[in-house]
Amino acid sequence: MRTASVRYVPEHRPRADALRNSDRIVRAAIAALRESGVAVPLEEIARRAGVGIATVYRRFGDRDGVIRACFETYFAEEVEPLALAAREAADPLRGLAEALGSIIDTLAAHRSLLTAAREVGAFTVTIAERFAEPLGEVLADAQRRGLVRADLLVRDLAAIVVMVLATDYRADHDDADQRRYLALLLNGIRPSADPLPRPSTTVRGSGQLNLH
Amino acid sequence: MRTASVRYVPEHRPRADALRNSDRIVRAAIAALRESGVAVPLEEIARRAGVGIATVYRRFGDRDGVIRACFETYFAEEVEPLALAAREAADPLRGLAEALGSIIDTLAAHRSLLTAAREVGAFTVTIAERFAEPLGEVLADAQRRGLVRADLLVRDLAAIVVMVLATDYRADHDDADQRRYLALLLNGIRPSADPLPRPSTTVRGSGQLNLH
DNA sequence: ACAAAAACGATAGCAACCTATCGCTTACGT
DNA sequence: ACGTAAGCGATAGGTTGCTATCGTTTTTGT
Repeated sequence: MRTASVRYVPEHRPRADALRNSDRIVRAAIAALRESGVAVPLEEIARRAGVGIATVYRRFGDRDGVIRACFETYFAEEVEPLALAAREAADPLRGLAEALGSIIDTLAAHRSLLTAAREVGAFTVTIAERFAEPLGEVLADAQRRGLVRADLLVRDLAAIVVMVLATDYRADHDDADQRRYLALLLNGIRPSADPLPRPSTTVRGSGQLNLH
Repeated sequence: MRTASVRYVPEHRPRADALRNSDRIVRAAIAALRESGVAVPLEEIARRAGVGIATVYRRFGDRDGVIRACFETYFAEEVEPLALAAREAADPLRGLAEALGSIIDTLAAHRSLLTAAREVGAFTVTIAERFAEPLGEVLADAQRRGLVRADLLVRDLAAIVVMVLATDYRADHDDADQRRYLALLLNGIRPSADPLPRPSTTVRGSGQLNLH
């Protein structure tokens, strides 16, 4: 129930200070994850951001929400540009291979953030697919030239990143496995007689994150 | 300081009731994970096992230890036999493909346990490698016949299982992706001119679990 | 059968996560 | 410039995971 004189505002843009705080919290959380590990308390993140802990929960719901936002921000700022760079390469297959390699390298270098993202289910094929979109035209180019099997999708490139990094789950080795298994998968995307089984029919956007 | 008359027992075999309780706890935990999900409280596991919660901590150290023991038990009892069955197949490549497929299927069917194992870092290439050992002779046979690239290792077969299941991280789709990416990887293990980069030089046993 | 030692259940206490509330402050539209 | 409402910090209280302690029960070897 509301008075007639009050303008009804069904959806309203957040205030400037709310946006500023969200951004501060995400930056602080990324730094805190890096420096204090995945188990860093939210209180420390709030302190670093210069806000009260209640504000953290108010903006992001819970700890998982904070981590999701961190991962989304990092992905958009650091990973997507690497996908865009693939278009510069002369050979499209080389472009794809180098883009995938550099994306895997940067993700592996942000170990805590990646681990935290996995824990909250933010590092999925479906989510990675969104940021791999720029690889679409390079992939199409490679397919046109017969360098890559025709039934490969952008989603599969995202899956390659997820799969390779899955071998890196614990810190007990260097990144040799990543190079090895990326090579194995790149060997697998070459043209082949028998087609791949169909991918899952995931609804677009089902893995969506809300970033403030 | 101890009296001279007391026999010194530097390492001593656990008592029968301790062993019994460990086993009960693991069984109860596997059932509880299945029926109540990954977030099931340790109190519920203790209650199901008919022991006090202190005993759970005493036997396994912490929650992660319980989950590690569950996963190890499950792996030894359900997964390793599937690797052994690969030797029955007439065609070694078919045997490998079917073993990997069935291993992936059973792991995917135990979603909660797999998720929990991932959370505590118990589902790694190094650990899976231990149970994939029986695939070694089938792999060697396939290589002798030139069906599979010569530089493939048993460790790589374990990595294939880990990688394929990494695409299944959230429950928002059926197992179509698993079949697709297993096919992609099987396509990648065919003989090839350029060799794979060396694998990581993980020390044997570094991913060890202690099961009671 | 019996004594020592190992294991046990119960419980108390601590830390982190999360929800909810409350009075104060800041941004924003008029 | 000013009133309103959105946002804020602080804080209290509940839940869970985990550690530590203590008196009691069970196993085990002789």
